[in-house]
Amino acid sequence: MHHDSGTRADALDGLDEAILRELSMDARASYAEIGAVVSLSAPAVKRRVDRLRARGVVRGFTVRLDPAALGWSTEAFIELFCHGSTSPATMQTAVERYPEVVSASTVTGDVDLMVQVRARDMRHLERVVERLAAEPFVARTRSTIVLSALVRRPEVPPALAD
Amino acid sequence: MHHDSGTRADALDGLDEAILRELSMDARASYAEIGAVVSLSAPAVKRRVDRLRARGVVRGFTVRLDPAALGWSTEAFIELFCHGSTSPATMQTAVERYPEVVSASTVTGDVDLMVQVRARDMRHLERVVERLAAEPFVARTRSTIVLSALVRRPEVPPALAD
DNA sequence: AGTGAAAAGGCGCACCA
DNA sequence: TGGTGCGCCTTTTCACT
Repeated sequence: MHHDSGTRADALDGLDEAILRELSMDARASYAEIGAVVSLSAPAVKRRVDRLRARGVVRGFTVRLDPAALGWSTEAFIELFCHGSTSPATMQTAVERYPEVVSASTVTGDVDLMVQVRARDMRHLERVVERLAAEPFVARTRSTIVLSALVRRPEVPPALAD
Repeated sequence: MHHDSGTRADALDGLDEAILRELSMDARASYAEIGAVVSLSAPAVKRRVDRLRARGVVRGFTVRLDPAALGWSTEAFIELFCHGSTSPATMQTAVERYPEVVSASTVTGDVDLMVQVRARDMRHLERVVERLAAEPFVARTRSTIVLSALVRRPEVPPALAD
């Protein structure tokens, strides 16, 4: 068995990529509209999307919101230095309870956990930092405040742009 | 003019928040389905969504993809130390040409630009770092590789969770 | 601002190439 | 795998509240 076609994710073809590109721009586009762009009939598009969902490539569909318009104007990176024996699972359960946390990743280097948060204002951010610093496994924190967001394409697929 | 209802973004009410919560979970949900949850008729839901789009709160709808399933398994934070006189505009135009860049922000502290990138593998990541380091305005870079993504809710609205 | 009904159009399935 | 046809549901508009 040289190739693992079927269960595993073989590279998607140009049609799949084109469909994902359309969905990334407007996830509420009708299958007919997408089909018109990628030269496919609506049912054919739907079947490919269903297949992509089943394969796990497509995890779902979301709305793109403007955080500032919702009153969340403050953003920061909080680096967490943790006690040596802290497991990723411990970090995860602790950190995912914060609605302010946008992303959290264990990283290489002297920092153990890189946490990205969004808060309503500086006062709110300060409280979040204090709460994170008070977590039992946290030894020290280092905060870096975002001045301006130059680029932001979070859920956008990099594979569709090069 | 005491209140600025209409053009400006007054705080959204509970109904708007409930609708956005539904859309954040499934942006392809029908207006009827959303209406069933928030106790509203389909046309009423549509009008509120249209209003939220017009207000700029809703910027659009996207697909949530699994980067790993697309073959983008390597992630990193690249901190850029720039020459003193570099404007944010210069940084932005340079950095947004990279399809690998997920986000880029000017930040406080000794680092000038915090860049988050996604690459296919380490070799690819290395090339991106080298290209960024070769940008004329970049003095030095510091890379931090993501070991595991503990939390990831990029376009998800924090306002709907607390 | 929300409801309800009617027209237009998209969806989803079965079937064919 | 992709295309077609048809029943059904959704979207969309309009008059009414």
